[in-house]
Amino acid sequence: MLYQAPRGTADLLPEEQKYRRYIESRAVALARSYGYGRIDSPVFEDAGLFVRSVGEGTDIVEKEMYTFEDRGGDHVTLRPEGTAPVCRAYLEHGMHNLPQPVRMYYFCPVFRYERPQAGRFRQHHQFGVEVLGDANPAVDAEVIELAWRLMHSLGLTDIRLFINSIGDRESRPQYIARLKDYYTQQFDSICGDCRNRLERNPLRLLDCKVESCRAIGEEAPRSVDHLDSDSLDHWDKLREYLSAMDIPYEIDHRLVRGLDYYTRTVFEIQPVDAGAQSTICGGGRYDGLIEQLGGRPTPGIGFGSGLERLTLNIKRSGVEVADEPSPTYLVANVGEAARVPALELASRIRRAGAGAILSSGSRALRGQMRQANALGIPYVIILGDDEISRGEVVIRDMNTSSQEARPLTEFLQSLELQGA
RNA sequence: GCGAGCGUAGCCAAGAGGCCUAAGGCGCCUGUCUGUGGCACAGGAGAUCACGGGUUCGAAUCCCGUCGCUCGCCCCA
Repeated sequence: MLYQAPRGTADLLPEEQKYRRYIESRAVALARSYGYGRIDSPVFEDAGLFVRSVGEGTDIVEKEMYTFEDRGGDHVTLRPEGTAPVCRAYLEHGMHNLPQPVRMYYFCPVFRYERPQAGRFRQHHQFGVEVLGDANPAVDAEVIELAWRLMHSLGLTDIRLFINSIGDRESRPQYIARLKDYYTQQFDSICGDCRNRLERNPLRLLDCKVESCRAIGEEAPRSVDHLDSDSLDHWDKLREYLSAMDIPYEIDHRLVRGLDYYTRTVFEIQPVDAGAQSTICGGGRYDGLIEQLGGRPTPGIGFGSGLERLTLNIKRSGVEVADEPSPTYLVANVGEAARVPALELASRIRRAGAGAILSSGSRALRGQMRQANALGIPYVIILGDDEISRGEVVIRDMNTSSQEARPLTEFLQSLELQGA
């Protein structure tokens, strides 16, 4: 084979499209019902946008971005996440002049240079939402509710919601200092990775998977115990609101997430039978991000959800997803004289708004029928010498195996009536 | 970036140094059925055995490298 799809990428073949459409249609319906408008941003952006927002020390920026110099010498990056471009667009288009908050959703491809694995790709696709311009915890609750209901709408009910609060920019440094103190005391007991994390990314110490470190993490200072009064109030209200909406949440003190811009609320949704790449939805609040990108202080919150992982879980949990509908008609034709009339007929059916496949007349009628059957087409129109000379078509109902001859003009009229 | 396993037609696969000009099944095409699908039967097409190198008289089979996939770690959707 001369060429293959690049590592970590995949073709989404016609027979797989039904899952994508299923997810998209439900996500769109839900987002619209909450008043979200769709936004599409470019696949690549100025590299600096992501360095500033996601954070210099994060894995994403440090080793996973597709960054290159274009022919004009600009440094551009293939979008590694969905939030920063939406914030950039908010600023660029003066959306602070719109009624606040601004609610947006998106579908987009996302690129990260990672080692591929089940549920992890170098190009994947996300559905996401962002709410900009409202710091009220009711918005946090709304966004989490939307995520929660999306999963249920997709038939994913065996799932768990984890939440945490990692404080804001004022309270976090103090908390991190406490954390570092604690782990420094435990330095001899923690794994090598954690010793690195202690300097580079202390919050990540908490969700080390090594058994001995887990125990240490359980006893570690908790971010929710170090919130200032505003953040604490925010956290308390969020939990109150989630309870009021009957959304079952679990507090996970080790949930920190790997992007620097998060403040206060962070959350993830995972299937109960969690494998390695288990998170199907993750997000949080990012109240400092817009300001960091040069705007006025503007709060924001959102989440991203990976379509490939959603599809994986939909298949695994046995949710029935309907096949995409076949065209209603297949125009079978026999003999040279029928070629042009068949082509015309197929064309007129389509112009009347129905679906039609023009069968290759080079096959025997038997073969054409077989094709119609294999494609799941409900009606076959048969056009041969006899029909042409009589000005008729034979319409065969593939489900009942009955067929009748009708005048061509009558058939076309009935089609156009249905179309109108 | 680290560790492990795997790679035979579109798909699933037998095959463990010569009997491989590579079995079988699904799918595809054709015929039995001279203009009628789903079933059955018969036939056909489709594979430089992932790619490159090496060992050997001889390699799909053994060794090395590359690429890709899978699983775990890291991280994330």
